[in-house]
Amino acid sequence: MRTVDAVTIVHDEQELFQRTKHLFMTATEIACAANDLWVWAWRHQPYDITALSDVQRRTDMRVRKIYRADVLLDPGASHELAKRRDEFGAQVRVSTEEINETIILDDRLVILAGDSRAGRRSYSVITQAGAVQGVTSLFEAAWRSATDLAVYDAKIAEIRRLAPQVLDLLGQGIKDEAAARALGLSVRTYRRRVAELMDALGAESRFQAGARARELGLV
Amino acid sequence: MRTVDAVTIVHDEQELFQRTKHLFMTATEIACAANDLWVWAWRHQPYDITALSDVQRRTDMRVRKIYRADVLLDPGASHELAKRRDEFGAQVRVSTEEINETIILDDRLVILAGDSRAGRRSYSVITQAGAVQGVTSLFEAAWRSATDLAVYDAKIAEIRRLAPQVLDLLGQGIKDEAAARALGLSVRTYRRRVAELMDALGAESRFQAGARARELGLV
DNA sequence: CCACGGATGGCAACAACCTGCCAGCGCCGA
DNA sequence: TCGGCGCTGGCAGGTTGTTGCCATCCGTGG
Repeated sequence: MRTVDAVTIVHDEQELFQRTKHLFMTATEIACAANDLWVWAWRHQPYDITALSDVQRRTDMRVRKIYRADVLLDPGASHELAKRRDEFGAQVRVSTEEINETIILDDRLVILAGDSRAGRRSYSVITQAGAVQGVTSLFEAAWRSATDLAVYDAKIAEIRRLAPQVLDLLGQGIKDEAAARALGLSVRTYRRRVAELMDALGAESRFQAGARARELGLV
Repeated sequence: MRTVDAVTIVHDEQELFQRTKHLFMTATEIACAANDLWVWAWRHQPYDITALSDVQRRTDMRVRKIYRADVLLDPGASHELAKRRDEFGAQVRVSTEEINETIILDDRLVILAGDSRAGRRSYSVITQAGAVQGVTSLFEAAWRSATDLAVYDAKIAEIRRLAPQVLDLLGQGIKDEAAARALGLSVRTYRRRVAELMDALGAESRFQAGARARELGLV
């Protein structure tokens, strides 16, 4: 495949689909970073990377996905991810870092998703070897520092159990001491839970936590 | 109109529309409380109280609307509201209090909107005279303590001008001192702006402010 | 020109939050 | 049974945030 530009910008998801589906069909190695459950969804139309590659029938394909930690705060997401991972024989890890949404095919092609907060999303398709290698090494670094889904899930189970109540109390503006009493915890432990929740949300302040929780529909 | 129950619960907005449109057609006094721009929208389908009443051609109708203050943080909303107010000869006020979304027709019928956060919204339609009078007096109290649109708008203009930058800094987790420097303000003044913004958002904590701002699409 | 009002900024008291440290306790595995 | 590990809760130091007070400055209107 020859392209004049180092980077091709695609504004339409359908077009991205058309341009790259043949590559997905033949790819043997797919790496993805997603910031929510449905980005590069396993079967979510229109862009289902696994439908494209028909991964269920091929055993020579290696699929790796990194999710952002806050996805796991959704009670159903954890189970769903584990199910898909097993169904497709994929590897799934979780990161508390913010990762740009990315797909890497066979270390040959990279798709970088642009910011979706500004309305219609654009995608950058890169095939230039040096750039692909650069992005790939960034992905590998993120992969290495991420935590296996099962391990992270075990750690976050208690946070997830409490999250609805903690978020509800925070959402009501209840001060930590009163909130702790409401949950039958000491204020130290309540503040530990809040700190863990903020970490899972990737938030550095309570304002950010509020915005992120609202964005995720948790509050 | 005779009804057996004191309160009729309606789950479908279309049904509510069908049941009450004849009353809107003949009403001479409409009072509304709305928590966002589009609730009981002037022309927003399917439930446009002014389309129903054809207020544009009738001069015997008195329309009063109270909006929640955070609506005015939307740069376009203020102008839009002023335009509609003039177009329909209505009175519009703004309140920083949380007001249940309500319509009162001729002090005879009350529609109370239920919580929309739990999926499909339900509406309570009340015609029992005592209850109608009770809700009406609550509305009157809210109306009296609310601020005229023009007056409130003048006050909030500076807040609205700064709001995008302040919210952006808060959203990035920037501490107050650094944020103040970024905006060329003293930390006292920056904190005044944050307090005013939180008041306009109806937030009692920064977590609430974050959630509310995200909900309004301001961050 | 002058007085008044409103906004700013500095200071400060207080409240709320953040996180480290450590003792105690309970559970689990050797 | 005992030791180790992890969690909780209390304490505390520090940071961040909240809001009142007051001096100063600037703009406006009489």
